[in-house]
Amino acid sequence: MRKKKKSEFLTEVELEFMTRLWELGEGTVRDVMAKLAPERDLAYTSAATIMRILEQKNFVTSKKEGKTHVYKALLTKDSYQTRFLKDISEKLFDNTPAALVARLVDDDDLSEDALNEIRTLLERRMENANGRDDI
Amino acid sequence: MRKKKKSEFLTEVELEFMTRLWELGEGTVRDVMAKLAPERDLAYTSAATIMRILEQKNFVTSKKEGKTHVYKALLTKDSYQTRFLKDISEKLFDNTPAALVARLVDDDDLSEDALNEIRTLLERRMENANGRDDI
DNA sequence: TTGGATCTGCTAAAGCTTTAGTATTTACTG
DNA sequence: CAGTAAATACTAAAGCTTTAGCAGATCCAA
Repeated sequence: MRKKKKSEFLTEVELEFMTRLWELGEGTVRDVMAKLAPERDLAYTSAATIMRILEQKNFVTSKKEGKTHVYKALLTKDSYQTRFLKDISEKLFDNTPAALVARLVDDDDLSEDALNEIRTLLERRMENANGRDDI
Repeated sequence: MRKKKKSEFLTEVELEFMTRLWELGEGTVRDVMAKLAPERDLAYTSAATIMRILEQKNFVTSKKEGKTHVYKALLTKDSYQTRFLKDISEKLFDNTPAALVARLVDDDDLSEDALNEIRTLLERRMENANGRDDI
C-alpha cells in the first residue's frame, strides 16, 4: 500500500500551466490555453481538468465570473522557485547551494553577461548581509 | 493516446537510489539498500525492481558477478546535475541562470560561508573565462 | 425565448511510478 | 548431491499523471 503523496511540487504539466498563469496574473482556462505554445494541441476539457487539479492541490483559487472561472495563483513564482531550489539543493546537491552554483557556472554555455549579472547579485546580497537578522 | 515519455530525468525514488550508487561507485542491490536511511523500510524485491528500471532506462549498467548483479552508474552525478539545472533554468527560471542564482542567494537561510564560497567559485570562473573558447 | 456555443463537473482510459509477492535460478554447505 | 539461503525475473496492485469525452448548466444573440 502506498501512502498518499502530499504533492508539494508541481508536475511537469502543472508547471507549464502555472507558468502561464503567473505571466497572466489571473485568467480563465481559455486565457491560459492561449498562452501555450501553438503546437501544444490540447483539448479544452484537458486544460480545464489541469486547472481543476491545480485548484484541488491548492496551487490556485478561482472565482466565478458569469459562467467562467477566473483562476489566480495562490503562491508566487518566486516562492515556488525558492521552495523548489531548497528541495533540489538537498536532494541533488548534498544540501550545499554552493555546489549548485558551481555546477551552474561551470557550464560552458553560460555567457559572460550572465556571469556578470550573477556577480552583481552576489555583491549586492553580501553588502546587505550584515544586520540582516535585525530586519 | 499518450505518447511514450522519453524519461530523460530521474523520478524521486530513482534519484534516491542513484545518489547512493554515486556514493558507492558501484554496488549490488544490497549495497545500495544498506546506504538508504534506516527508516526507509523497503523490501529487497522493491529495491531490485528500482535497479532494474534504472538499467532499462539506461541510467546504470550491471555486470553479473556470481549470482548477483553489480550496478554502476552510466552518467556521473555532475553531468546529471548539469542536465537537470539546464532543464529547470529553462522551465522555471525563464532560461536565465542569473534568476536562479538570484533566488538562491535571496534565501535568508543561506549562510555567509556559503555566500563566500559562491563568490570564490564565481571569481575563479570569471578569471578563466577569457580564452575559454580556445580550449 | 429558444437555439447554439461555451463552460463546468464527472468520469475514465492509458501510461507511469512505487511497492512487493511468487516462482525460479544460482551458489554454497553439510 | 540435496537442502537452504539469496538473488533474479516476472507479475501485479495501487496511486498518480495526462488527456479527453459526455452530460448538463449557463449565457448570449436572433
